[in-house]
Amino acid sequence: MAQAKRASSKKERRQESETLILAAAEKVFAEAGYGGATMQLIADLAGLPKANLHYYFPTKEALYRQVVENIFQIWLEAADAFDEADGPREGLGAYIDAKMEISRRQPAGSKVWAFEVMHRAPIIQDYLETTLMEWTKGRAQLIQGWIEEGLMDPIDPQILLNMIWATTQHYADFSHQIEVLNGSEPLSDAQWAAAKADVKNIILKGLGVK
Amino acid sequence: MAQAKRASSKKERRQESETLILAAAEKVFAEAGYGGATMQLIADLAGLPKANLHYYFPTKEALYRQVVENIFQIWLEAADAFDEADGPREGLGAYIDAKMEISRRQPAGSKVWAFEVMHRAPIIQDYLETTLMEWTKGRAQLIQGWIEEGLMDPIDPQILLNMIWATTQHYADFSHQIEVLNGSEPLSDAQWAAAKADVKNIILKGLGVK
DNA sequence: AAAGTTCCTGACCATATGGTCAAGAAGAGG
DNA sequence: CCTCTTCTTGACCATATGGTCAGGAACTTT
Repeated sequence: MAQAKRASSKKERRQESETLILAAAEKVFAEAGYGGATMQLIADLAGLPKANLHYYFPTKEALYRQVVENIFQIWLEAADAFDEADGPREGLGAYIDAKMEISRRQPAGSKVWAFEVMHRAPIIQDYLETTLMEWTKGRAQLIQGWIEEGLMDPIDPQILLNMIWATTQHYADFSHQIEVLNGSEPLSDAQWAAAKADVKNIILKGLGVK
Repeated sequence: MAQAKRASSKKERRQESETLILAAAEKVFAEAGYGGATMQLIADLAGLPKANLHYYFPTKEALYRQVVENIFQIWLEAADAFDEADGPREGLGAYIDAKMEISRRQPAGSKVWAFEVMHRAPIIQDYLETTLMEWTKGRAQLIQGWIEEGLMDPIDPQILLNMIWATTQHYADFSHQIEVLNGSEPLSDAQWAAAKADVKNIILKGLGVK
């Protein structure tokens, strides 16, 4: 009894704190990179004393690793779009939509991912070599299948994936540049919709998707 | 007389030293970001004592600024491809080629640019707002002209430019990921050629370029 | 309510880093 | 040769940072 002092059990509070810290960390890592981020900055943003961060995450690197792993998960989930489709128009279209949506809603995560890969992936190298590699091979085969069915032009699937990743993630990673060139205004709903549609149309048409 | 002790006058040596330092700095900033880079690392890579860097560049920030400005210059020079063309196939095609070539030959520079923009451009914000903005407006008009001449589909020029930047720079910024997915091998000449051609073809076809 | 466990935090420490400086080396000019 | 300027560099400093720790608060269990 007497468990409802506030609204949360110990486990729930632990979860909350970890989530809070991870969110702050994601932001700070995205804005400053691993080297530029400081535990103090993350602590301030989370509204906790620095020592508390070290209670939940023993080292800066452990915290960073967790952030990157979380992002990678989201990254992979966008792939569902692929599997449930039976043709390139639907499959690639949905995947592009999903990735654009991630760029819009989780730009910080995308930036951390970009930082990490640019660093030559010191933390998640193993993920690249295993999970990402397998994922990519699977989708490449799928695309290859579509090509052989004559549903789209014969394009190296890897080059296509690079293009989709590049284009969609650009809207997160280079959001600052995009905003400046938009008159220092964030993209409006309409602009996001237009970007999404145009990107999708150009790529699908460029692939000769039937 | 007696000026040819080695092969270089004082001014020439100064130039050499600065170039040497800038090259080392570009690499280190690209690999570690601004925060992660240290003057010591740069000095070691350049083969000079740290104090000597501070003779040529008073602060880390000044050195970084110079690196970024140099990159920006190269960036702009690729735009020549645009001006000398009289249609989208030639103009956009040459621009894509030029940007792909930069990604291949100067990946470090591209990465530093990406870092800087992701940081919300603390150093070169003014460049974004002036030079880049004007450059972009000019090319957007050019593209708009092509559209009105019926040489390509009506696409928001800014979205097109974003797509070209994203796709071409991806090959520099995410070179590590690309290599890992290529079996941990750098792209061969043939693979680069294929990527260049495919990227160009997909985009031009996607734009409905006549 | 006592005992046990988990959580929180201010104060502290060792280290690394950007930057300084003074003293000298190396050329240039006369 | 002598002087003046430009370069070079080892040693040094102030600061910031990641990380530690001991003691206490808060919650849980018996």
